[in-house]
Amino acid sequence: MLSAAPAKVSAMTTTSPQGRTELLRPDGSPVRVLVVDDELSITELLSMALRYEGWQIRSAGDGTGAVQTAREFRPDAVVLDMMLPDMDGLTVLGRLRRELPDVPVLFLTAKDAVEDRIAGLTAGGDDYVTKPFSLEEVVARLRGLIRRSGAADRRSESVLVVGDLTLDEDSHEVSRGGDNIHLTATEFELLRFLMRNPRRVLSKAQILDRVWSYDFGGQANVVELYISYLRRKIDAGREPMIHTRRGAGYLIKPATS
Amino acid sequence: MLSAAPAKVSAMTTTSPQGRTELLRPDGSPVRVLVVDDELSITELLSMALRYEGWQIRSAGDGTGAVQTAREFRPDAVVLDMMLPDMDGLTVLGRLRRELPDVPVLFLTAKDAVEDRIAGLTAGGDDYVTKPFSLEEVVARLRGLIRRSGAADRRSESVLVVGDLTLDEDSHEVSRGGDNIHLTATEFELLRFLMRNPRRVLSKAQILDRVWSYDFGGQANVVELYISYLRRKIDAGREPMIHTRRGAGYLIKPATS
DNA sequence: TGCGTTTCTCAGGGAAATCACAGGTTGCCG
DNA sequence: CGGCAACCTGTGATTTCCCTGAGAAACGCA
Repeated sequence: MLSAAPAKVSAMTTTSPQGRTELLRPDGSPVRVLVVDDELSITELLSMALRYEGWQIRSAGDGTGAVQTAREFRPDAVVLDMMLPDMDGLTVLGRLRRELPDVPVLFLTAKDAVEDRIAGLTAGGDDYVTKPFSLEEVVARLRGLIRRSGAADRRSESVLVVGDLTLDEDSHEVSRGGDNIHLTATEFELLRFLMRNPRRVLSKAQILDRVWSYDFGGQANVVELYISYLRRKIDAGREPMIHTRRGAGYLIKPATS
Repeated sequence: MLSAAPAKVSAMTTTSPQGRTELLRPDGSPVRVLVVDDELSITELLSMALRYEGWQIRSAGDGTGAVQTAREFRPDAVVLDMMLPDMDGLTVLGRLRRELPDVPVLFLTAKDAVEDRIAGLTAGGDDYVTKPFSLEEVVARLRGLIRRSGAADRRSESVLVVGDLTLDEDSHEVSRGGDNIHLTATEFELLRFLMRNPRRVLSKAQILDRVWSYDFGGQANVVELYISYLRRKIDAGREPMIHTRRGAGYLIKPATS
């Protein structure tokens, strides 16, 4: 769907050999993202996940470094922890904005600080996620920001399609063969992950790492449980699209094949 | 979109991928707005929000800078704080008018300011909002000013329509299926925000940031409360148009789908 | 100033979502 | 074909999120 870009416009999405759809900048170069957090484990985690998206990543551990890196790296988006050691989050934001007036920012905040100093942060089209976050959530939000900022293709749609199954990332609507399907937040994220990797086996560990928060300490069989939920809603009485590869994981693919 | 413009009027709106309608100038370039305020946090907030509308923004912190910037930037509209450090608001206005005789001005005033003087000023087609303002209010007023000044767009754009629900931004009239509905000021702004982003999930944070004043420090559940009020007036006994996406936010869409 | 309207806080109720647990089922291997 | 591991799914406890009534405070208008 997305890969069937019209010829007259320079292609701004491309489909990787594995079937993944990636965002690209107008000139065809990879999207650039700057990650700013003082916890090394977080920047590492994010860098890895975002690189996996095919993006080019730099990271910084404090406000000073963030501004410096932004100046020469000129990212298309920034992931910014609001709690930095050397300066207040809003100060960093201000200095970043002086360097890159139009760059969209995804804020990371502690859950209990949500009310605290979040006010106004989404007003300019920016967005935020609370710690602990899931990687799928961060990636999805970033994709949304980049898409809307115009740094990448305007036509890269917010709708994922696999066979007769569609998932709209803006309206959070899912339908199969025209029938609307209501999903819970977790079901939605799981399905989005599957649909962003069609025909590709995803292990339970991978799924846990991407769809659940990084601090999730529960049983690994939640994945089985949620796959079960999804099947009930999506495959119920139809040709199944979600398949188990015993000992390997799960995959989704169009029913007809 | 642009190429399909009617012959007599050049196209002046375009629809973004998200379904949002943007104002454009007759030649297709973005609308230009100059923001003048001495508080940095205010100019930053406004710049961010107005840029998100797709407009081109410059800002100034005092009257001298305002006049200078206006001279070379030649904005289509000006947002002007009446309390500037270096000169009286009226003086700034006069000098701006010498540069740009026809540019519409949106005044920012403190709530307790002498309203009769402002009222006199707005007789010429200008407008004003009192601090603390909500971003939806500023954006709406600016859109109105720009529309009426003829710098962009045809007149018909002041009515938002979603399904059988209509909202007139000029007369503040709302009706569903022919029935007139009375809304309070806050309800109206909330509904306008929803209707300007149909079929799109808006988080409570986004709604708070846009619809409530920037200094609102209250509980986030006012949003829930006002959604509740809106439902009572708009969805009462009808097919619901306002939907909750648990854990994500709210969205409005035509009843039939 | 007084009264109706609007905005907002607070708190209880209730529904939905998440997840652990455990027993049942399936597929694979020897 | 038996046994084991991997997987599926029903049940229900717990938590989270949302809705809304009641009333206090602020506002606006006469």
